[in-house]
Amino acid sequence: MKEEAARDAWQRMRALTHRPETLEGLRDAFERMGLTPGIAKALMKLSATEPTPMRNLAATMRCDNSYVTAVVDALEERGIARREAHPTDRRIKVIVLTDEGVTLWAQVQELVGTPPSSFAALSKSETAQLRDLLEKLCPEEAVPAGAYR
Amino acid sequence: MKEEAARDAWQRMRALTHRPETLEGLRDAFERMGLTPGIAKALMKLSATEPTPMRNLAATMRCDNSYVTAVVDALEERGIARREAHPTDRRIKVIVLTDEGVTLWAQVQELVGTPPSSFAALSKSETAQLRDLLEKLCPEEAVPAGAYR
DNA sequence: TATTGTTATACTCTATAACTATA
DNA sequence: TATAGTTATAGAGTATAACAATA
Repeated sequence: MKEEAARDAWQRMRALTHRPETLEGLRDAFERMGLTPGIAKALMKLSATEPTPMRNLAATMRCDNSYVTAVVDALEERGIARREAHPTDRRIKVIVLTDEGVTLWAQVQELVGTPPSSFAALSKSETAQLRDLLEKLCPEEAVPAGAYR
Repeated sequence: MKEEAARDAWQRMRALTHRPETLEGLRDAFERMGLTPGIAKALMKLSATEPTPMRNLAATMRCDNSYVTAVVDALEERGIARREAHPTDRRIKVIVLTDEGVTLWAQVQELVGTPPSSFAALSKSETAQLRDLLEKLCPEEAVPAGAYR
């Protein structure tokens, strides 16, 4: 039955992406880069090129504005980003990544984008098949910049 | 290239399982069942039939024993589980689900096992294909009872 | 002496409410 | 009056350290 296959697939997908090893490996890598999980998470939600209004980061992170204040404070202390004035609306502050921030951003994206070693179990054509199926399940526009945690 | 397809597949898989809608839908459902996220998470890690030593729950949840004490206190207050003595080792306390706990456990398993609506985009054979590929990526023994959060 | 669980305590994450500046 | 961000504060979640009972 289709329903049953879908449930099985979904559960394995969840198991794979939620594996403690995966999560802990990520956390350890962040630690080696000098990033706390909170900072790394925020960094993943930012664009490396587009200045992001604080408000937008709050929406993406699904948290309160007041928390974004604390997060951006940490980002600035760490030298990853800085606040800048919005060109037309002086109420708004935008977050801009520093050069170091851009470098770290790329490292983090690389890290979270790397599939677990069990992908070696798939042949080239199986991997392509899997990608095609997942593309149907999750079309391009639906992929957020960083889907961590 | 295989590497590239694997990265793409992995990123979509992560996007799918980490979607805010998915997570929030789950959280809301738990709330309707009168469960806090912490309680629901612990419940998912327990067996509906096997008494679980507190120590084991700590290992599964990857947290400290002292936190398990607090979690099981909450489980007991909510009438979901109770502590019982271990038959042979009197240092150990085991966690046993109550009848209500077993009912809730089944509801939670049903909930987290339900795939998102985008699975409707796959045909019956595509769904079976996906399941087979994921089975290679994540063999049976590797699937934990509850892979939430 | 080592292990299981508990207590007391403290730290991190995140939200709410009140406030300031700007629109 | 409504919106963006900040401050102060409080709550949840989780850890560390010291401890009691048992092995």
